[in-house]
Amino acid sequence: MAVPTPGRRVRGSTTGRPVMALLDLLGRRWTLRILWELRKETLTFRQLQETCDQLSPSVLNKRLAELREAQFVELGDNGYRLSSLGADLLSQLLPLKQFATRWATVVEKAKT
Amino acid sequence: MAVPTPGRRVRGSTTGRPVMALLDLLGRRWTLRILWELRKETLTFRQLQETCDQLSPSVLNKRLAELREAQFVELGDNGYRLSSLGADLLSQLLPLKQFATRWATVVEKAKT
DNA sequence: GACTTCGCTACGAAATCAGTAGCAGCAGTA
DNA sequence: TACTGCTGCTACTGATTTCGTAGCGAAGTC
Repeated sequence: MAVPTPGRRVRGSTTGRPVMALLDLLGRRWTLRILWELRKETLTFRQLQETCDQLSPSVLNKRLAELREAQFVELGDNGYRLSSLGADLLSQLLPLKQFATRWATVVEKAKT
Repeated sequence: MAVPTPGRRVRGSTTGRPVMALLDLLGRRWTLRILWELRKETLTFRQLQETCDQLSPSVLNKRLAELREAQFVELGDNGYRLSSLGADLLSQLLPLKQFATRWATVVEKAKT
């Protein structure tokens, strides 16, 4: 499966609208998680594996290749880190943590 | 695979931290897209299929079941719609559209 | 040489997704 | 009654993706 890129035909959209490409890319397993784990610090390949619950290296490598092609992540001397573009994206996603805790209370409440 | 729920053990996290459950749920194929398509209007099952590029009914049904269990989506008389919680989540994701266009320009620029 | 750590690859098994066909329920219409 | 058309949804098969494990080549350290 090709890496979603704005302007290219994308899974789930024949228009290549950038937001569809983005949703496709972010909707692949582990992608959001990998970006999330890189939000604070540079991590090596193996450190990323650990923080992502021993994710298979094959999948991790695939996701990292996609994220690098999308220019969200880059490989430096000390490991993988967010690019400035990736950091921008993450800053948009950070509020999800707050939302998630709110979600937790709502779901917990509904259980009883 | 169990539906990610805050507090429950989740794929990729043994802690059940809400944000990990959320990233797991949103990282499943078509989940983000489905939420996105529901951002403005109520859509029937078949309308959702169409807008999601003829997504298989089996997968769509699975995703909808997960989103309903997570209380992000509900089924009314006129079709599927976001719950208030789901609308909150979407409001956090809407800026992604703007980011995506910015992303498109950066990637386009890098190509040349 | 021996040891460690690095990013990464190969490969078979398991899980997920895709694609098509079709069912049961209900509303309207003759 | 019976037909038409819509609804949400299920069953089944084959393609794709992910998982899990083992291990490679390069680089650094002793």
